[in-house]
Amino acid sequence: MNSADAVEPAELPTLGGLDAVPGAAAPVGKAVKKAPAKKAAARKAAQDPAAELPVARVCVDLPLPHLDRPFDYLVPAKLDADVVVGGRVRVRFAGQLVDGYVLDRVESSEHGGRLAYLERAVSAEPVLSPEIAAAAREIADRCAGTLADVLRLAIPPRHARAEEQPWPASAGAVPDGPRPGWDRYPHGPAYLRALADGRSPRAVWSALPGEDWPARIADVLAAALDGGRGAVAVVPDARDLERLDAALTARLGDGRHVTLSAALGPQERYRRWLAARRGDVRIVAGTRAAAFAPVADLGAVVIWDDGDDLHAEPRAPYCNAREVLLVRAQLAGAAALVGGYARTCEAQLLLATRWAQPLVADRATVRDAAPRVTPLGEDGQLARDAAAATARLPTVAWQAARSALAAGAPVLVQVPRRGYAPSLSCGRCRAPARCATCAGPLALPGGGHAIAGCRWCGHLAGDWTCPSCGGRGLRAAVVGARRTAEELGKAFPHTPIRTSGRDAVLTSVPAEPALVVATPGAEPVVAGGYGAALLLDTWALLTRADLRASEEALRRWANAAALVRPAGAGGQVVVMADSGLPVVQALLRWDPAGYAERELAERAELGFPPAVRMASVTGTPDAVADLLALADLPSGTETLGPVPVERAGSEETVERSLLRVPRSAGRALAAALHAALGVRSARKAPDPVRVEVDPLELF
DNA sequence: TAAAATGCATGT
DNA sequence: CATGCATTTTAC
Repeated sequence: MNSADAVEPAELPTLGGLDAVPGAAAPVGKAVKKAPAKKAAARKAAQDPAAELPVARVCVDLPLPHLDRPFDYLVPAKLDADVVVGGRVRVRFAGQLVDGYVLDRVESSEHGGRLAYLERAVSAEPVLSPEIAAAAREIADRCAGTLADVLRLAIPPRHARAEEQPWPASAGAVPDGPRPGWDRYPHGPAYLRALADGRSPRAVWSALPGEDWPARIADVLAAALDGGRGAVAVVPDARDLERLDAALTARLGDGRHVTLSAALGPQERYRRWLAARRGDVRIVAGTRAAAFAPVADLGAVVIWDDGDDLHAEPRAPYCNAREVLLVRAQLAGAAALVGGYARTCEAQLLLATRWAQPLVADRATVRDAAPRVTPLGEDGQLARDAAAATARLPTVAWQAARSALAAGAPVLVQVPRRGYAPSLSCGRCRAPARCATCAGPLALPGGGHAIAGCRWCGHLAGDWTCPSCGGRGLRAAVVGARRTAEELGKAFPHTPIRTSGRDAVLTSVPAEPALVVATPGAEPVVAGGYGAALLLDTWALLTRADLRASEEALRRWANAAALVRPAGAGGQVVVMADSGLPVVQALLRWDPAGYAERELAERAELGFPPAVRMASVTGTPDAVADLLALADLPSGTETLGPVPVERAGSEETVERSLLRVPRSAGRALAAALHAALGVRSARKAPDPVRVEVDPLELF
């Protein structure tokens, strides 16, 4: 009704007439004000709107939560052809020129006031496809974030040159071949067949130890192509991507896929991204940000090693590549494959809800593929050999390494990275100490000998008693990994030592005797597999004050152990952890699926994610309190904390609250937090609050 | 960085 | 208490 004044077709000729006589500042709608109509106003009014669909609904690229909605603009007739749905535009917003995306073009606006004209069409390239727009909106809603924030992750910066370059014509037919690798999984061939037939099977894949996972993923992507559809695969890091790229080239030939990673320059990155958007290539493999790759006619999404924290986006709204891919699969009706040597609780939940089916091998096949795993508690017998004893190596570990080296194979030594927060465990039985009130992890509040408290709810644990053994003493976990690695050389004097870690990551090592010391995630591959692997200083992993400590330990161990030869070929893994721990048992039996099942059940019982939905609210004490007071939280929301957050190098006090709701209320929780953030941003509240839904770190 | 809304001093 | 000008707020 009142919107009509802006776009009333009857008005168009009048406006058109004005255009011809710029000097004539005639009455235009409400502009019938005072005597001197300004020149600027005349210039504005002198435009006329496009004849068809004159209103553009625009997502303005601003990070303010209270502006997270479309704004309507008139499309000037001159820009009609360039203002396409999904295109980039520039608009005047509160006086400033800002970037935006055209979400839609419509006949009229619901907006009460007058509409401004679009300032400029940046390009006619529809970079925001409807599929990505819908997925991005969904992700924003789940994460209590804004659409603009998500689009900043989803759409790379424009590079005009790249837009002009045509993509070379692709090769001929998709090479079709047998995919025997999947025969080892009873439902593997059926999964591929379904995909090739244009159906959309969803599976959680437990990769066999030693599996050539890049080749298996290439099989899946090829099957999507067979079915005439595109697909996206996401891996944790550049090294994994290199391997997947090679596997895809081997299976599909050149030019049928692209890789996307942060390592590419802006131009090349945008060029490849556009190739996908335009349908010039249908298969995209990449790291985290590629989860948003605008593959046309999406047939399948794949994520490898979804527990890797590299899949978590560190920028607002802190979404995870797995979530992004699964949302896309859901909305686009595409197939999904969540794979890894280990299994996350989130993947287990997909199975529990029947959203996905397990893709696993028989026990016998698993046994044949797995190395022999030997557990060793801390009190394992130290080697008698003086050199080995210096390195604090137990006999079994030392012997396993020796025999592998003697057989001409390299030995993998996994040592955790420095810097895990030491936490508290029972002094007698070493079980992680948990809060009696909320079951959060206990820790010492920095430095002194103060009383232990809960990192989640802040309850003090002065009279703590271990629920499993009745012990009353607490001990801090000892972290000292590097040193062991350095001392290894002394235990094996004539063996070359290679290291692969944060700074210098090796992709592969030659199949010859060597000690390969690597941090988790940086283990080089070796043709034929390692002869042995030693998993050292496991306490540093297991006693981390993190809900996921055990799950993460198993994931890292499995990723290392998967690189070792099968037991039948002499492969041995020695894990320096107590065989009584369920997580060690899971490695011993190579049963990450069983472990995930058990872990998820436990979390359901304790009320932890992913069995429930949690959100963290972090900021200055006042800001956190303000946000929580403003938020209309769903009934039954449990608030834990706030507790102080220790941040190195920062003097100001920062607090964090955790909110817990049943999964069914997850949406409402996110919506409430988003709305509260909006109120604060509209008010220009000075202290920022960070809201994270399902934060990775829960202490 | 443009208009609209609000604040404020000034003169009646 | 209307007026004009400066400042703040809104956001199409």
